[in-house]
Amino acid sequence: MSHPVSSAVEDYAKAIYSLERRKKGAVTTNAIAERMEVTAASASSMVKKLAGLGLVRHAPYRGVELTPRGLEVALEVIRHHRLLERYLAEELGVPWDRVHDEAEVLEHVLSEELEELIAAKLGHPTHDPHGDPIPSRDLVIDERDTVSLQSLDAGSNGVFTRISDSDPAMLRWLAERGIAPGDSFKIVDKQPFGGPVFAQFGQTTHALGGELAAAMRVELER
Amino acid sequence: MSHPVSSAVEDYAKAIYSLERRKKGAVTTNAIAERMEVTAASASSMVKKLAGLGLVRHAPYRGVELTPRGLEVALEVIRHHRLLERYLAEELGVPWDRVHDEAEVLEHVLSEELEELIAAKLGHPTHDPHGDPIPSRDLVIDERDTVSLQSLDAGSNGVFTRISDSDPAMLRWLAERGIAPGDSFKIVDKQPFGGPVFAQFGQTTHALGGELAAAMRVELER
DNA sequence: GCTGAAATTTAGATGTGGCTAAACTTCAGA
DNA sequence: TCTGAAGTTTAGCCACATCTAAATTTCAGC
Repeated sequence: MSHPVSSAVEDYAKAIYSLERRKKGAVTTNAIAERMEVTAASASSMVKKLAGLGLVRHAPYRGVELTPRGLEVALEVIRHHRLLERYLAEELGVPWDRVHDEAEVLEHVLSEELEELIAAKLGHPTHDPHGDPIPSRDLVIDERDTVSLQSLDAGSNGVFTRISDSDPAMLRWLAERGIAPGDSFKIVDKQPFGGPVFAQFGQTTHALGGELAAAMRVELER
Repeated sequence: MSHPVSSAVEDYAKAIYSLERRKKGAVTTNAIAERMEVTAASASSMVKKLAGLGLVRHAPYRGVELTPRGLEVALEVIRHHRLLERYLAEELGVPWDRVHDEAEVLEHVLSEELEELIAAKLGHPTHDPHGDPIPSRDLVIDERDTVSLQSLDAGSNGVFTRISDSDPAMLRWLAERGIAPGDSFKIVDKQPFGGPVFAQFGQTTHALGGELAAAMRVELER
């Protein structure tokens, strides 16, 4: 609803949404700048614009928070992105580690009609190929609590749900070893100081490096 | 190859290509402006930019002509556009008269990988849903000689190949009457002064208004 | 409470692609 | 050949989203 926004504004809304989910409290200009890979000055001026559009509340020098309208913009783009990822992977056979970049540009030009046709064709899926939840048509998203695999101790059981950032190399590495979102695992052993985590998926135990284990989001066995 | 160009530059290249096909000789600034729905001043400055990029040759006050590089840019975009139209119509069931607008924005963000996957999925089609030829991967296009249906006289036979511009209302009107590219017809009668053309498609004779008849491109029976 | 480093914002620039208004070219008709 | 209308280009402006450099604010540590 309301005025259409530019791709840049959509990207900022998406970034702020994602930062709000992780950190608590207001999102800082610096965090946005880092996420968007622009200078802090650029982020600052875009924040001012988003505030002018009513998409964020901005307390100068204090940080930024999405308004309900800003949340809508963010979730709409995220819905586009994740539907597209799912569609590209499923219908066109785009490799798991390539779908993110393709979706990143397509998400901004996807019409509502096409969005709906794609969603219908896929049977209204709830998760993308990375395991991230897809907001529903009315922009409700199922954000389960997940933790980093790295934070678990030996003996824990869980389900690998997604990779928190979209590093193609990590995705490829996991895909090659047959590890995908939804797979259950058990932590067999864990080395201290960022050392590898030994996790058993099915019959096989994999040594997962510190960075990888930090990026892997898991749901604890209830 | 060479530097990537902006969406705007791609659109101008496409427009100039299309204008070159119709009129003979150099393409005028005014024609480009009208086609792009911008002022002549805007077209003029973009022409200067295209010339700087080596995509057109520009004789000031005289007109513009695509260079081989400009032709490549145009054909690449046209390939994207027409593959997308075909894909949207065939795989996603987008209505015939809507595919043009959807493709218009998607064509600029389609990666080469996705283009290839789409082409393969469709079995490397040679024509889009409007009957326009799709340039091959190496940018060869089969531009048959077509004439306007309006230019035919009573008694002529031909095959309807496409609508020269992409007016949704015209496309819808034809679709409703079951007239599609590839259909053969015979001119039964023709009124003078832009009056209707009576064309028989199958068993039915349709009265086609002057504007519509002018937009319908046909191949004459050999 | 002061103070300096870090974070943030402002100032002023750039490049893209539009616009209007004004100047300039071309060319057909008198 | 001259002249005016049509076509084209230039000049100068705007919005967008970025940048660097220079202010400004915040806050932790003394």
